[in-house]
Amino acid sequence: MPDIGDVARLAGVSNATVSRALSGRGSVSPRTQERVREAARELGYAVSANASGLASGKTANVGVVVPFLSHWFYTAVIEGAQAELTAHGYDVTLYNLMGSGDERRGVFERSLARKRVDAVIAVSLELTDDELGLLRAVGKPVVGVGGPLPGSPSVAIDDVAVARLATSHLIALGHRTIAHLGGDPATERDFHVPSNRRQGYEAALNAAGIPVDPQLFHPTDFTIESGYASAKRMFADPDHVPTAIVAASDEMAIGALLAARDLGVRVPQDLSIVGIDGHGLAEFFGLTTVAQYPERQGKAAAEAVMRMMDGDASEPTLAPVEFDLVVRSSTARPARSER
Amino acid sequence: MPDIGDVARLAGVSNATVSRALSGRGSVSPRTQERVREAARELGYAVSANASGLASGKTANVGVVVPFLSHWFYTAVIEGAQAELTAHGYDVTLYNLMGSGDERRGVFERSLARKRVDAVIAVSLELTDDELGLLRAVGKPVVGVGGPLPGSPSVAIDDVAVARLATSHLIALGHRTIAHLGGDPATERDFHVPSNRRQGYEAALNAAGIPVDPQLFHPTDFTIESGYASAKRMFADPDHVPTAIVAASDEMAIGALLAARDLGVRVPQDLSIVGIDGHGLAEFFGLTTVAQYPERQGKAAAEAVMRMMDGDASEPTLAPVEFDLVVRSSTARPARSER
DNA sequence: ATGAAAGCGCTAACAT
DNA sequence: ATGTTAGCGCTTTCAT
Repeated sequence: MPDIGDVARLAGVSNATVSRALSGRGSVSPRTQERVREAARELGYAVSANASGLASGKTANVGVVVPFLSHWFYTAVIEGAQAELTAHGYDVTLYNLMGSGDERRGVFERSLARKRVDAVIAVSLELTDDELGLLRAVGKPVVGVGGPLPGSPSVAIDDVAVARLATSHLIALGHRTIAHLGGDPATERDFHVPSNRRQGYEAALNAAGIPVDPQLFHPTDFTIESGYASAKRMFADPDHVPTAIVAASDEMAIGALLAARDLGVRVPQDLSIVGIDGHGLAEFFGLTTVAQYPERQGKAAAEAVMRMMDGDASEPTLAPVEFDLVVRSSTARPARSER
Repeated sequence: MPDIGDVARLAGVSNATVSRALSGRGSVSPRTQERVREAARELGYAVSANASGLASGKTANVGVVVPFLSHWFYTAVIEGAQAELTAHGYDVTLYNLMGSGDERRGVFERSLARKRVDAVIAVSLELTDDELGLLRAVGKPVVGVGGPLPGSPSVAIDDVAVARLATSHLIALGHRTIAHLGGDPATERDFHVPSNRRQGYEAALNAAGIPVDPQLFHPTDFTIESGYASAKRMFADPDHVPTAIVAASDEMAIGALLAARDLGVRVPQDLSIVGIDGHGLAEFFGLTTVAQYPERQGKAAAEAVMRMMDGDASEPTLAPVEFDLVVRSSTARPARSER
């Protein structure tokens, strides 16, 4: 592996000039610039990240922390952030909190403190005060995605508004008996997303003067399986059969869709279903949903940390994240008019 | 941020001793060891990755390269690899090849050459000779996952055997008209997985003396949508309706399952379906499948690179990767006996 | 078992 | 525009 001295010698200049020519910082005559580039190419030279980082205090690397990886939302956020970061010369190192508490603490204590990264993007993390402290102690820009991050700017949709929109769509269609599949408050983590969505659902109902019926709420995990089970259970109780469902996620909604199908309940004739997310599978299932765009959120977070690293000390005010109601074939007016 | 000197001063020893005490290399008396640890804790000291890396030539970081992120298999592999790596003190930096060719080349030229990583794990990559050259030029341990990687050891299932197993299961049940949903050879990348699986399908047929009917092969993308479309098309041709389908992936199989449902074709009474993968959704859909275990593969790859980094210069012979036939409710004997 | 000291390969003043 | 030089914060011989 050639070092900067080899390049300097071949180009007939000093180390400093090579450094300047290759980094673009400082002034170098076009001619020398070209000669240095050429020499570097010829030698297959690449700067040592460690040496450069040690000398400059910058690593050109940002840490992305996720609670776990195997979920559509997280991978999409990472993909969006990484594309943006890579395009600007940053590498991405991934920290996965999944697993034991020990490892979890280690991520904050060891890895993030090691000056491995210039900034961190924290995705959908519900952190303890302890962890927040460690995160802040790193002294680097931090931005959240997917929910608020105390003390740091963050990119996230307004979950209340999103759920309100989904519910209003149903109300506008004429539905009045609307069930909600939402996260079980008991097992809730991750930014209170579930309870915010539930709030939005109730707000829409209230605004329309429709009483909130607790019997119409069904605690459900954010999975197809759980949505399926909830929907089946719902139809087992003939006194509380809704004409429509708003699910807190598309996966739940798809589960409900499948349950309806198995039960012979026609969607949307007998039952309307709306999800939240804009999951890749929603289109296939003809699911009406409120789409959020996780890749864009990742991209926005990446832009924010880069701005902050560029010395824009002021915590950037992040533009609100858009979401759209995407109407497909799982919602329609109720068959039996509900006055 | 305290540095090693601060710790040394507080503990009343030299920098060298701090380094030894904290890294575990070299000998330090238990007493000093404890004092140093204590001092480090008190100061919130963490070694600088850059300084340590520069001095030692090791980064405690491994690169994981994937073609893209948003797919079950890749995220599972990463999760498995990362858990293992993290447990041994390594960080993981993620390189995503998705996107333009320029960025793709940049990953190899810039990032991997920068001595950012001590080793690389390449997941399901079909690399050009050029890229393979660059990868090897890094001079670090490299192991593949999900398919062969010319010149490097790799962790992968035997796709031919897997498909043979899936197909044999159907044959053993009494099926003789077995369709195959497989990757379109035209658009194939990624290790020839599709054609290997097709080969396995044909091998099983041959072994049973069943002629291979090209009409029974349906080029299909590795998605639910595409599996759905293929299955629908299949039933549009009454002359070539199979009693069973072996799909090259679980997602295809689930699509076919859904298509059958929509068509009123009962599974498994009228049609048996077997997938390949062990996808998370397979259980929900009652899909019989041949499960591979991507997390385990990721873990195995991580173990292999760690062994190689520990100076085990000999390229490790990797243990073959297991797979299992998981029989659920999508396969049964054919209704009309097919002699 | 511990300390002294020489780098690791680069960047960033500071000169010129 | 370019060269000189002093570190960046560690690890690692080499002594002791």
